[in-house]
Amino acid sequence: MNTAHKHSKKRDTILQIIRSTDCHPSAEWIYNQVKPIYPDISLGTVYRNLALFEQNGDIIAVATVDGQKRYDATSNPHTHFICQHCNSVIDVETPQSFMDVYRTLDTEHGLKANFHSLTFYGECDKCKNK
Amino acid sequence: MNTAHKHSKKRDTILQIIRSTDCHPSAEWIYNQVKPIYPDISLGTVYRNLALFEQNGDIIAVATVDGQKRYDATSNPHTHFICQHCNSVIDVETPQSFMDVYRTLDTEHGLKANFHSLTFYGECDKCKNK
DNA sequence: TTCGTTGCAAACATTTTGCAGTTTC
DNA sequence: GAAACTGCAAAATGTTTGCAACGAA
Repeated sequence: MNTAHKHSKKRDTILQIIRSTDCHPSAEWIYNQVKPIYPDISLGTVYRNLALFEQNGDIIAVATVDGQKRYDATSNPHTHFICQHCNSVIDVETPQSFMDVYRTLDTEHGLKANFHSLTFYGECDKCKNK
Repeated sequence: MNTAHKHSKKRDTILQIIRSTDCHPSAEWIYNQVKPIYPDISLGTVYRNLALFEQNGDIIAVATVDGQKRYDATSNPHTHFICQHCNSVIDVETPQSFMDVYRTLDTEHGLKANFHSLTFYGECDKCKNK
């Protein structure tokens, strides 16, 4: 049922880079990581592949910080904390009680949730002490 | 300690519009609402005021849908459901257990959270049945 | 009268897209 | 060899900003 996608070295590299970091990268950050490996990589390719990965469910857009979309490989769903000062995105565990909420949404509101994004905003440990 | 802000009819109108809807508007949507009232409103003014409101804590950016920031007046914190088909943003109640999470973040991770954004993605009642 | 606010248009930044050439199957 | 993928550069989109005129205190 899927469109037939071929592999490509660059595509694989891009996905691998996203998977092997937990810094919740932006398109440009990814581009800069690929560049040393494939100096002829183009930003357009990064964007095209990001769109594809997102569509396939391989990654999700976790937030938009400073006008830039930030992505994350969808291994295990987790919660994010964004520091309002330094803009860093930090992983924290998702509260256990969360599966209950999915059920409630369905039974009480008729909403079929596929996934969620939980983000806290505030000051991280470093910025707090300034 | 605040910079002295004057009032202006347009500014007040913009905030009132945001407060009196629960559709989580984008800048452009707001602009279109103000236009019938003040035909000479400019998009720049809307953006400037949105930035101001956000800074003052009168509104928050709840999500970015289709590349457009979506805002919400900060009355009571609530949870959002975004339909992946029709892009509508729906309010749902925030689970009670949520205050615990704030405490956990502080004690276990040293993260001082100011507010959060909880968004579910999936299919709304209408789109589900297609 | 002072200084914040606004309209307008130009500037910006990020993302998308068309096309011709390249890679993968 | 066909179809998907890519680089490049141009275009589209959403947002920001400089400036002169305007409006509120």
